[in-house]
Amino acid sequence: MPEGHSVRRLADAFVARFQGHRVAASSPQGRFADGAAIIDGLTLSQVDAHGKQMFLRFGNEAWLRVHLGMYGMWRFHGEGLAGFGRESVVLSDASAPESYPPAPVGAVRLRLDTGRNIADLSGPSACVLMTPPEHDAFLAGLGEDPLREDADPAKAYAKINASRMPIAALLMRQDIVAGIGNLYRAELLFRARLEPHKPGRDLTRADWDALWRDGGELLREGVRLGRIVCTRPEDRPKRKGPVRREDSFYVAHRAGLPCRICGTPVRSETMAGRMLFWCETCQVG
DNA sequence: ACAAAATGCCAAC
DNA sequence: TTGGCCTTTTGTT
Repeated sequence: MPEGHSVRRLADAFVARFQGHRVAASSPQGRFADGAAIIDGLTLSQVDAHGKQMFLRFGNEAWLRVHLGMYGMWRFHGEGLAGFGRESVVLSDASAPESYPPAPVGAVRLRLDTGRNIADLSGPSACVLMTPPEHDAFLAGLGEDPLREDADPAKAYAKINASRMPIAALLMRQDIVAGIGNLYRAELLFRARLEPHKPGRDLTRADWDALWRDGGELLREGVRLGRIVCTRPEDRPKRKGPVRREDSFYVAHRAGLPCRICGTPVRSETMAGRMLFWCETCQVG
C-alpha cells in the first residue's frame, strides 16, 4: 500500500541486495510462470523507481514493471536485512538454515532468489515484462516524480495550469505528478493551505513551486523514516520516540476530528473514488 | 476472534 | 461508477 516513498525504498533494497546478481525466478502461485521462465537465470542489471512504478531490468532486453496497487507487497528473506521499516516491506531473518529457503507465504506471484536473498512478490496490480521500446513508451507516459533528480516541475505545472480539474484530483494523476497518493495529497494541500477544489488553472506558479518543494521534502522524509509523517513537530504532541500514527497527519483519516490548527471539524468527501480530507477554515487559498 | 478499511489502479459495465 | 486484485492494519466485539 505504498506511495512513492515506499517504492523508492524498495528500489534501494533491490540495488543493495539483488542488483548485479544472477537470480533464479519462479512463480509459486503460477500466474507469472511464463514471465518467470524468461528471466530465470538472468542477472538483475538495473533498478529504477518512478512514482509508484518499479522497474527491474534483467540482462539487456527484459524490463519487469511492478506496481503494487493497494494490496501488493514484497516480502524479503535473507541476509543483512536490518534497517527497514514496514509499509509494504516485510522482512524475515534467515538465521535458521534448516528453514531456508522459506516456503512462500500466501499467493506469491514471483520469487527472485540470488542464493543469499529472496524477494517474494504477492498481490501486485501489475507484474509484466516489457521490451526496451515498451519500457521507453511507458516512461514517457509517467508524470514528474519529486524524488527523481531528472524531474521537471515546470512540465507538471503546464498540465495543471491547463486543467479545470480540482487540484486535489490533479495531484493524484500519475501522468502529471508521479508518486503522490491519497495521504500525501490531502496533507500537502493542508500544509499549503490550498482549497482542494480549486481548479488547476487557478493555481499560480508560486502556489505550485511551494507545493512541489514541500512534496519533495515530505517524500524524502518518508523515504528516510519508512512511513508517512506530515505533521510539523510544533503541531503534534511533544513526546519522545517515533511519531505515533495518530499524530502523523493533519487531516488524513481525521474526518470529524478537530483541526490541529483551528479546531474546525475536518471535512471529508469522495473525490475520484478516494476519500479526500481537508479543513475548510485553514484551506482557503 | 472477526470485520472493515486501506497509501491504487484498471477493466468492464 | 463498480468490482476485482489479495494482503496487512486497524478497530470492534
